[in-house]
Amino acid sequence: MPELPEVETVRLQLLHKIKNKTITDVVVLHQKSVANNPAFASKLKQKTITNIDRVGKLLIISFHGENDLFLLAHLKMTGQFFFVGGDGAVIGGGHEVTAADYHLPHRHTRIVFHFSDQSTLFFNDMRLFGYVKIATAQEVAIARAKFGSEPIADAFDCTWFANTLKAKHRTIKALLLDQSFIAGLGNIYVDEALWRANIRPTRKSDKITRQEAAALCAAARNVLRESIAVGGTTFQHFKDTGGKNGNFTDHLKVFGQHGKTCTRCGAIIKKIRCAGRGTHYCPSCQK
DNA sequence: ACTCTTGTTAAAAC
DNA sequence: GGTTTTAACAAGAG
Repeated sequence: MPELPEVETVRLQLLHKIKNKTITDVVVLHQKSVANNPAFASKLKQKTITNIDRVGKLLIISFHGENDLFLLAHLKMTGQFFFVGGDGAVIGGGHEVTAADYHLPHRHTRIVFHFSDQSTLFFNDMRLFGYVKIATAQEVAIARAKFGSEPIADAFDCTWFANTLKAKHRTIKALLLDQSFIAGLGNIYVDEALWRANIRPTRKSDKITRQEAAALCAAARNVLRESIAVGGTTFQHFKDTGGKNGNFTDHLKVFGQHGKTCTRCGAIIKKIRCAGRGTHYCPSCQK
């Protein structure tokens, strides 16, 4: 389940691997993955990638000399970008692992981008919810406007955050999952942030004290930053652009830990359904 | 055969 | 209108 740290991991790797590269050919293996745009491939040929930006879990790719042509890419639940260098190596520099070892393209490969230096970028997506679609500048602006601010931003306003919690009447978990409120948290990091802040996911947001809100604000920021620093979390499907797992999985305190003991108080971690999602928390130290 | 998994959107219900 | 619930999407794991 790619959330902000996983998408940021992919963004940083793609910047390193495909920035300034020119697309020579695009093969679309599944039309739905490109929003059923029959002109997808032809519009991208001979375009050079200049930047890869991110807002929330959405990637925004821009091109040299093009001010009205962008790509919006969303991994949703099972989307992956996989890069193979011009020498056929996954890691590059004559590494012994090659594309053949990963059997690419495989049955879940939906789009293949070929670059002028013979390198290749694969977009794999088992469940077909993800997409890579062409967008105009206006469409990019509309997409950006749908996201709230990100907890990892230096300018994130914790006072505004606390005030908004007081003004809403939803469970804190539902609110934290709402991308138009704050961007980037998904099921894993919401549970982790709430554990860090000692807050139960089912609490109504207006009942959360200002002190708790401040702790939650810091917890959300810290858990995202710590995960980015180690390449994100692989729980089920996430792989980075070289096919590797994220390393934050070992740091999870509650997500997927039901039945195990809480590392803070020793109680047994519970799993319930909250905001329509599997939700993990410690019934003893989360109030 | 059946349930469960999730990011996002949309629709229906309160 | 705000909010909650449910369905939909899709494919696989158990």
